Amino acid sequence: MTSPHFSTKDRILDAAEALFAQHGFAETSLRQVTSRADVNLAAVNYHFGSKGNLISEVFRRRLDELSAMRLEQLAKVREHGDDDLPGTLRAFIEPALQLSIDRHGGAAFVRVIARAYAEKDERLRKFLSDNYGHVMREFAQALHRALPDISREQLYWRFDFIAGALTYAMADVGQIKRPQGVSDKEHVQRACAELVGFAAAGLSAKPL
Amino acid sequence: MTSPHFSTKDRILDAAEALFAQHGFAETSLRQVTSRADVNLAAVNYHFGSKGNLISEVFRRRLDELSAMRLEQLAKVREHGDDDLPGTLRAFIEPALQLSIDRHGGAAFVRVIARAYAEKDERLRKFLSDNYGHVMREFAQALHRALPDISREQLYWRFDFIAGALTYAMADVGQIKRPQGVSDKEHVQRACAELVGFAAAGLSAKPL
DNA sequence: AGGTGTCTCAAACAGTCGTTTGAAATCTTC
DNA sequence: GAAGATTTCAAACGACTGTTTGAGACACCT
Repeated sequence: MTSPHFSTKDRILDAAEALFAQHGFAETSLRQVTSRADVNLAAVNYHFGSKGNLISEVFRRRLDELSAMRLEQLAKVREHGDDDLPGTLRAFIEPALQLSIDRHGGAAFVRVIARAYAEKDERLRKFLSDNYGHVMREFAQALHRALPDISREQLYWRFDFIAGALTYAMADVGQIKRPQGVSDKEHVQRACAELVGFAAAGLSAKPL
Repeated sequence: MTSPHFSTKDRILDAAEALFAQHGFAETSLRQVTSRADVNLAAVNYHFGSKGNLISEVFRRRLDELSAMRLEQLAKVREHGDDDLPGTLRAFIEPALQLSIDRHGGAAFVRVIARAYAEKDERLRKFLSDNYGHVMREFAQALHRALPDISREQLYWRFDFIAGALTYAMADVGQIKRPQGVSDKEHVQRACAELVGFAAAGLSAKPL
């Protein structure tokens, strides 16, 4: 099922990612994972210690790269000033959607993220908040600088709305809504452009 | 745990709703449900046939009411013409958020919905699509009438973004983000107003 | 009272789960 | 090539899962 010249650890991660995306965390058994990875059952506990650790590692492997891409793109935007709202939003949105067409099954991981946001599992939330909360804060600050007239409270609401919309879009990209005759790349670019436009307009709405 | 003067069936539904919201579907065992409902384990299969059916019934009990409220409010808005965009959006958003502070643990159900949207379980998706898809189509049409300049394709994207943002907002309302000293009612009204304003601005964005 | 459905109950069923074990196999290093 | 560490393997562990069973309790009707 998975290329055999990768290490056991990587094969497990790949298989787990794909299955978590398709069926969820609790619904995916280690036996499914090891069978798909063509690996012995005990290998999971040998290499990762527990199923929970395996889940965390599936996240870490991709999120480190995603966070780096987001922050890098944000830094590039901010070289040209603080007020490029669409650019700031694109730095947040584009890498996430890009991931869904990247090499090595990023598409699966995108759906894993969408799932994780919804599962209010406390341990998982804590893991994400501890490890990647600073990225969110970075973007919240950048948005605040680009939109100084919006109150902090209102900005949090709207940033939350955008995160929700992005989660939905990520879950759809790479899975459901793509029409026939549209390439992955085009579809992601379309989704990105739509969401950036939508989010920029929503963020710029006059306060009530 | 649950008022004993309700029927066994209702006590099971209440307990299941609360536990599904807190832990998810797969992570909640029937033994947890029946223990919380103070009911014999076999009662679930006697009254509902299977765990899957129980899940469906948890949805049906609330979604029937939610759909009715949404359509009723939409009809009322459309009496005054086709172009009340904030009114149309409020008809979609307000009942969902209202549910979260209603009597009888609607708050729990709101989180159940948020979960269900993320879990891409095929049977659940089909159940929701079969039973409540017409409500979504109704609103898509109403939005199209209020915004005749937006292409149908673009409208679908943006409606999807709004659904995602609403799901996030629903998951937060009744759980996390409410500041101290703010009543349930005020918090829901605030969330509703924020999301309606955000969505209306996003929907009205000029095409690229 | 007797009979008829409806409902509840403790117990068991067969199956799956994550995890552990200890021995084999494989790779490293001297 | 022997010694030692690392990795794989089949098998089993105890715990938990959804579901079924058959007997008992209860309410209602004639």
